[in-house]
Amino acid sequence: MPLNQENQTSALFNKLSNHYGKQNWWPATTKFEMAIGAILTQSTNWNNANKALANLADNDLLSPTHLHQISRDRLSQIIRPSGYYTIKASRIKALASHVYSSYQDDFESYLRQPKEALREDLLSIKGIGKETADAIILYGAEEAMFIVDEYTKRLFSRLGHGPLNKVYDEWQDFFHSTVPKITSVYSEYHAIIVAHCKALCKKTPACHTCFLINECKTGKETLTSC
DNA sequence: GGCCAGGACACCA
DNA sequence: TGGTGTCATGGC
Repeated sequence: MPLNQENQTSALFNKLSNHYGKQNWWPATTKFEMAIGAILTQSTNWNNANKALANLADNDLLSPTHLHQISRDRLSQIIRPSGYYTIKASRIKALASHVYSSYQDDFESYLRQPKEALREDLLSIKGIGKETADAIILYGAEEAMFIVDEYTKRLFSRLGHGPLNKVYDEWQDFFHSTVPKITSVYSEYHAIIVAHCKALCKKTPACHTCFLINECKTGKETLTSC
């Protein structure tokens, strides 16, 4: 008997989860660091973003106050390893100044808004798009908000699931209606999709364009083998 | 030396 | 609404 969409997405999650194990995202010591990391990793390898985060920590800059006060030029040099450093410096300062203006350094209070209001507020900040806002809500505010990235759309499209278009909100609605709204499940699901795609890409470049679970002909570490 | 990475935005048709 | 160019470093 064929599985319905809800069961298919759950089945895929279980399959990936069993294969890759618990991911425990997001790697950060504070929620504010998590949010800054979300900007630094935009279209960037996490390793590079992490170097920029380390530089920020070394300069005691991981607080809204300090990032609000530092000049954009100085900040851009500190986060240089992350790439796109001038535009990211503007985005980080925009977030820090926005939070600082109402909450000073109490970022956790800022995150305690109702999640829909928080999302709308985050999206009003220049440089924070839907994916970054949802990452902050899921991993920072710890509210069940599914993150839709390019990997997710490509993987599910290739498997014949999800909307036929690339509209973010439609994809998010698809996951919200097929995956139980549990923060820990959404957290792991997103992390595991990334882990899966990175693992396939690393071992088998050919899989970079297919991302198929059962059609990875050249990779040794496919889900069909486990 | 080329390709890619845990996006967002401005601009144009 | 959808497609394209731009922003840039570091690892493989």
